[in-house]
Amino acid sequence: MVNSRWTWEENKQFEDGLVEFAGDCPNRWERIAARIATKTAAEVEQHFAVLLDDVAAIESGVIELPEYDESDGFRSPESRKSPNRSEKKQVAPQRKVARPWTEDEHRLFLIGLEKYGKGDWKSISRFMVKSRTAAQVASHAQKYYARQEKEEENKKRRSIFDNTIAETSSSLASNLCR
DNA sequence: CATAGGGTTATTG
DNA sequence: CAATAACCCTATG
Repeated sequence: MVNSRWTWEENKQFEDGLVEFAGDCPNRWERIAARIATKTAAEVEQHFAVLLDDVAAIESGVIELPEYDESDGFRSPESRKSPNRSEKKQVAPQRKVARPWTEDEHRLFLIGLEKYGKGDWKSISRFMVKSRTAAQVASHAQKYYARQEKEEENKKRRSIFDNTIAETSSSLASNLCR
């Protein structure tokens, strides 16, 4: 092994690979490793084993994610609004204030996806991302997949606006002198 | 100061 | 229930 350290970028590619090539995918580690220039299939497989160990540790309660205080989950209209303005639509200030996902939560989410499959938000919430409800997990998944699709599109579809001056002028030149 | 991103809530299958 | 749409707040350029 040349370098056993995993950078943030490598980890991200690894996690994306886990999702793209599902658990029963043949040659899984090879294919994931193909996406990570600096890692071999063996290293990927080993990295996954470590991940499972972490999961075991989390599940046995060694690591505890902070459980969010839900009592403070509601927005107070006074908290940030200028008291000056006359009331316009004081409809339902009952919406919960958004709590951004932490990196750890997201990691657990990906592992849960791995273990219970896309769609079983209930199990993922109950056994992996205990700090989030099933609805929150589903919502997170929705955004997660939407974003992935968007990135995929950006890679695939090229607009003419992506052309650089260099490319444009060179092809222009070759087209002009037929 | 508009808007993309990322959350929650409502609606639908 | 899950999937999807609508909605909404906030960070950011």
